[in-house]
Amino acid sequence: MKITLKDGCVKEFEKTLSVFEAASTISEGLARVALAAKVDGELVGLNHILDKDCALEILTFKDEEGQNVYRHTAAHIMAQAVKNIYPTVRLAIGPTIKNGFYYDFDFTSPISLEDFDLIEKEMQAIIKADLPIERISVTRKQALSQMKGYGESYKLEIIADLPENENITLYKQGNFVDLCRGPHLTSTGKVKFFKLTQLAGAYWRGDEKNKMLTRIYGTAFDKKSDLSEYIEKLEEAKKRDHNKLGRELGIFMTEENIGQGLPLLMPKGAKLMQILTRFVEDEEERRGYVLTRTPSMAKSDLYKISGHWYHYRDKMFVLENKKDEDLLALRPMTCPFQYMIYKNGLKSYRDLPIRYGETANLFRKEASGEMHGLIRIRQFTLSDGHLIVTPQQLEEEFKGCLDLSYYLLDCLGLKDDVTFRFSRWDPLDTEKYINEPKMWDMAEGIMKNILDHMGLKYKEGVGEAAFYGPKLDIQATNVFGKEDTIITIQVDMFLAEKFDMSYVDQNGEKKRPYIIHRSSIGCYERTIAMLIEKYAGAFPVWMSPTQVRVLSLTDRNADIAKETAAKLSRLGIRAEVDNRNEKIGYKIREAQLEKVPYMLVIGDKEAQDGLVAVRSRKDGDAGQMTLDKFVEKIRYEIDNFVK
RNA sequence: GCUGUUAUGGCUCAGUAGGUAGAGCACGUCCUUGGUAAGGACGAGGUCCCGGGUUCGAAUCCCGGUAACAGCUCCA
Repeated sequence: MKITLKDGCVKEFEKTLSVFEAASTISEGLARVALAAKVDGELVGLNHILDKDCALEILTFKDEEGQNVYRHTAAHIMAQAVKNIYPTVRLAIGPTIKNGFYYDFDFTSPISLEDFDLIEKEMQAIIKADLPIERISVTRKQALSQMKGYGESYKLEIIADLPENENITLYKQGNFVDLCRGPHLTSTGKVKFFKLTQLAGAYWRGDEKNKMLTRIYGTAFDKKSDLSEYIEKLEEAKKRDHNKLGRELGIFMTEENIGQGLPLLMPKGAKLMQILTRFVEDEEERRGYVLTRTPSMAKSDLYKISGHWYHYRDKMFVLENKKDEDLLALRPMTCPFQYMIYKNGLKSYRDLPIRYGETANLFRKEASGEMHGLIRIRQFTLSDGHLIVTPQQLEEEFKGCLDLSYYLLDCLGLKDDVTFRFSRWDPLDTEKYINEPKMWDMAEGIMKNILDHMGLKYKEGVGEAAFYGPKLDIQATNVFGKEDTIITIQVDMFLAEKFDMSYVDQNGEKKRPYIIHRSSIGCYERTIAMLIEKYAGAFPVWMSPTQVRVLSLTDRNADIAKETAAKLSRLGIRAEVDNRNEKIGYKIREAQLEKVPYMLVIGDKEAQDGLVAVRSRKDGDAGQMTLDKFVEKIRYEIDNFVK
């Protein structure tokens, strides 16, 4: 029997042997760290018997799949522990996720975080007992009767959904048996270090109509240091949480009388928004966009044309009205408003492409539990826009949109933190999507072509499209690892039709234009959230609400400090002065905590020599220089978007 | 919307078997004029989230809201 190893080397064996034995013959060291393997690309456990020629790859904790097997076993150990402590609990599912695992339980009475201690102790005991983990292949009937015997109703549902002819496997460790595809480690003692991290609710099968189960999250590592490092990293990441830091730094706040999902941007946050808005609008103008300014509300008639009224009315703020008055609603999007501007007057192919941009206030009645800091809110500011193009222009204009977003992300320093998702419709979801498969195929085909032409790396998201068309979503992840769309570029085949938009072509015929819905930098609030987390509040100089703070050393230097700040302001640098009667160390500490990029200290020495003592928040004391020299230095950073 | 946790001066938090509360920071006044991350003294500041109920008495116990946080679901 020939076994080809991952590195291409071939080993011959006379008899069949287990993966573990094969690993041992390769090296003892490898056998010690082996967790699972891939045989001809198929994931198997170490007890898997090799009985024919094959390609073998041994997986360790260094491999993502190795980690998954390890953590999946940890999940089973947790389920066993929970079942030992609470015998009436019913098991749902327990997969691995990025950096850990979870298991969903149906408890007869609720548990709390305080129960974690008990569960962890029981898990320790199971690990110490080093129970062998046995893989049992059974028929569907056997699986059903066994799970029925255990009263595991959720497992019965899972089995019922498995394909008729598929082999069903159970995994057994001690008194605990779970339905599972596997593979697993060979015994419970192989799991070394673990920790339960979170307790949360989750719907059975992710459907809100189903019962809410209790989900316990945990993670496991093969080295203690890696586990503590991971926990530490989580803690560190949480310190960057925009929702905490943004409030601490005075960027935004919320107030219960104002309402949920309605954050208030405080002076610093508002300044930041203004800086970003100007930056984006100016860049768009350079790229041929024209600005529109359209109302924040409209009659329901408008949303009826677009179809939003029927798809999303319950998510709209509809204004109460008296009889005989028009039914008004706050707008959840800008599209139809800009379409109406397009429709004002006849358009020729010579007019296209038209690129409309607008910094738009939008309103969406998100459900109460969905709000999150500045990331999900009920009133937000979108760098919105629509391009009306001919079919020939579609590809280039789409590229242009992506290029613009990419450029802006680059300037913001977020370019390397995003991923792309091609969001497609789900033909089975006729409720959400306009059910015209031909149009969808066409739109998605066009878009896929464009994406592939550009050589863009993306993943596909079925059922992630807008109801009227496919999207290219630019995704970013927050400090908790949760992914959100920050920017979206969409090809729309339907709305031009619904709004009867047209242009006159070379032959004098009326034609339907394509529409690109796009955001250049996304929703400003969300972008600000990402920036806070990216920079832990220490924004690059060009976007810092305050770029320079001038600190007087004594009252004698107050006037010149004030004058220096004024001079900087006149040069377009955002400067302020701190002339309080405090020691210089105190003023510096405060400026540092507020993450002001530059501090200029002015004492008698500087006043006499006509200099400023520069301190950067990053590198500390930078010595004395003339104000002109400093301006040159900071200008360079501002103009080049230095991070 | 669902599950869980939480709500005490501006902020971060402590506290009370049910008898109306405390620290640090911040703030104000005064002293101090100090050279690169906290100088000192004194002072003011609280409907203990809101509304009901139980009680002689509720910030504390019970019920109902509101808001914040984490997760689920949703996200044009």
